[in-house]
Amino acid sequence: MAPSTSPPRHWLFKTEPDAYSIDDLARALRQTTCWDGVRNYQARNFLRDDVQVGDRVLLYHSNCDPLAIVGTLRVVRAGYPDHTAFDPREQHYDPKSTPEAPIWQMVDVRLIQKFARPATRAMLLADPRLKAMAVLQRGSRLSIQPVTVDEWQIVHELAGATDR
DNA sequence: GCCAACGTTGGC
DNA sequence: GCCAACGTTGGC
Repeated sequence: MAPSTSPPRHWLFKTEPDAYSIDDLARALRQTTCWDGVRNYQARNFLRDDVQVGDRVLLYHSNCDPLAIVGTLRVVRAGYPDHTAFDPREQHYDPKSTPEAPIWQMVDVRLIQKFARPATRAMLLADPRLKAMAVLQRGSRLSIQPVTVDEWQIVHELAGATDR
């Protein structure tokens, strides 16, 4: 496959902080982790085909209080097989996925910054410029979502954070 | 706790 | 291939 020449892109990754939070990442070795456990084909396709090293990610805390974008990550390794699917002891074990024929993908991410003031869902919903943002749409379930440059910048503005 | 939205499964 | 049943996600 020919190397892509497109510029780094922007994404939003969801996580339930009870399972894995931005503070967990801040404490991790080199503030880096593999983003495992994605078990949705559309999200898998983004990880496999589109997420590139250097891409930046808004980290969203779901299923918690407060709901918020809590910081940013950088992709440091592109898609590769999610080996947690092979292990019956893992929560996201999938017997259909094997080392010989892996189904699920993960990427590695490193913390860029934890927002001192998270951009809460209420703040995001209140900004008319974010009307089309995927994570704010009713019924949005996709855990890996593309984000536009405008959305990326507006989120930083709302968080009072420097775009790094 | 409720429930709408969405994805997956499996009978036919 | 259709679609009903079921399970999960995730905001409220």
